[in-house]
Amino acid sequence: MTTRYQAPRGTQDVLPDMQPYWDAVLEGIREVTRLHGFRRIDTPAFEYAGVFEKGSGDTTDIIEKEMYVFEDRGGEKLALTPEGTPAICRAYLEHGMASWPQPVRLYTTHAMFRYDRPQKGRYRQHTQFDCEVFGSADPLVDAEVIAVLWRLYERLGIRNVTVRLGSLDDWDARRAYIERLKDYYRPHLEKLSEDSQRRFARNPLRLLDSKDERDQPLKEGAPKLVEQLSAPAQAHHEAVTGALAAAGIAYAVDPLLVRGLDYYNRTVFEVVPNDDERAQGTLGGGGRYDGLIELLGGPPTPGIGFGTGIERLILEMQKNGVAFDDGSTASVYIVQRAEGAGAKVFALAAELRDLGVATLIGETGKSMKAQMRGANHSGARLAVIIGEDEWAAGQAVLKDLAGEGDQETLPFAAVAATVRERLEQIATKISAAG
RNA sequence: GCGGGCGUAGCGUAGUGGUUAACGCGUCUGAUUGUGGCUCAGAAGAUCGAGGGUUCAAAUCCCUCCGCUCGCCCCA
Repeated sequence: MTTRYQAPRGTQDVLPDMQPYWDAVLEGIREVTRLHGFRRIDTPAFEYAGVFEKGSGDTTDIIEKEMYVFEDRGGEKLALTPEGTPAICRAYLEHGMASWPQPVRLYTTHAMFRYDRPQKGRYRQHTQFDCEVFGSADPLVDAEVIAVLWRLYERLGIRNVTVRLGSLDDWDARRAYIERLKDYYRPHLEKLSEDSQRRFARNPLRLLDSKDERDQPLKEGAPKLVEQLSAPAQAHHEAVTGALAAAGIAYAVDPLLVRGLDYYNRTVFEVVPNDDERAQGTLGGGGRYDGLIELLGGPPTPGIGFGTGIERLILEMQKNGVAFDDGSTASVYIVQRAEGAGAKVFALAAELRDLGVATLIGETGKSMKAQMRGANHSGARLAVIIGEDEWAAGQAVLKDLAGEGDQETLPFAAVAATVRERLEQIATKISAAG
């Protein structure tokens, strides 16, 4: 096969068969955010690159090697959104949300772009459901944000997931901890994997989630931040875990949990399937970022949020056996096989649609058999058949495509009303049986 | 950026030097009925990922490139 045109690397088409999953996810998001009082915000597909360079930390991989940056024709340096939080923070500042009633709860679903090497569950364009809460440092808000995620997964039929919870303490305490961590590792540098030697220099926290066997022995004895939190961070952490436990959310405190972005403090979390140890099995993650708004030039403003990848959610739904019926696109299919009937048939279809009935018309000139096949494929429940005989007599045949295929003949003028009546009867029968 | 696997009709596969590249599903057309599904019959659909090389002869062997995929780094 010569594929002359194909979607760019790391992107994908969402074909009709997959749309029910997207519908279910988006509907779930709408419902769950409603229950938690979040309001929707949409930000542009691209931003000035500085928003992310400043917001995400310009030494993170996302910025250094994964961001799609480009100059527009006016010489502005722009970037396709690699991450939602900084963009929403920008909007918070731009629209003066600090003077809205606090806290401000926002959510969005947004296409994210990262120049990564694609693999299963990792794409150059993916979609994230993002939630952010600004203006509250209350640990109950941390728990609430996690609860939003949890409720969504539950609703979508995703079982067997665990919230991994950690705390990065506050900024100064974390810096001190990183020094302790480096002191611990420094005498053993040669024993570490090459990757971890690089981590030591660049991002010491990452030492803790190395998968390399050579790094495991040292990991166990390493100082754990979550076990030596400062008093305020410790109290905060306990309030979060207490709330989660009370709400029946399955969390596990993970002293080795590391989140990639610079701006987090205190609570960090991610949600992973219990049976999946792959690194990109992570369904969602987030944390508190009390310093971020200030970093972007605003007033000191606490914040917390998460992102969860919708493509990964859908993969996980499929793994959990969530399936959908083939969506039928029509309720009625008009089979028309009569010279000169086209305009009248078209008007009938319009009448049916005015009544809210999804209607398709068989292709003019095709055989009755071919049109009936079309009716079958369309998923329509009823067929309206107008052959030469019916047309000449001013009639139409109404056929039930389920079961035996019962038929009734009726005057053409009565078709629309009868169709609606029959569909209503069928609907009540189904709901009575269901 | 690094390493492994794989590229044959829309999809899933068979074919590993030798006639017009095969099968299943799907699509289209027809038969049984001016009427779908089941069954049956037929048709369309493949420059065998691309380019080059070896050979009398290449889907099959060699080289290069491209793409997909899995893993690492990292992330949703």
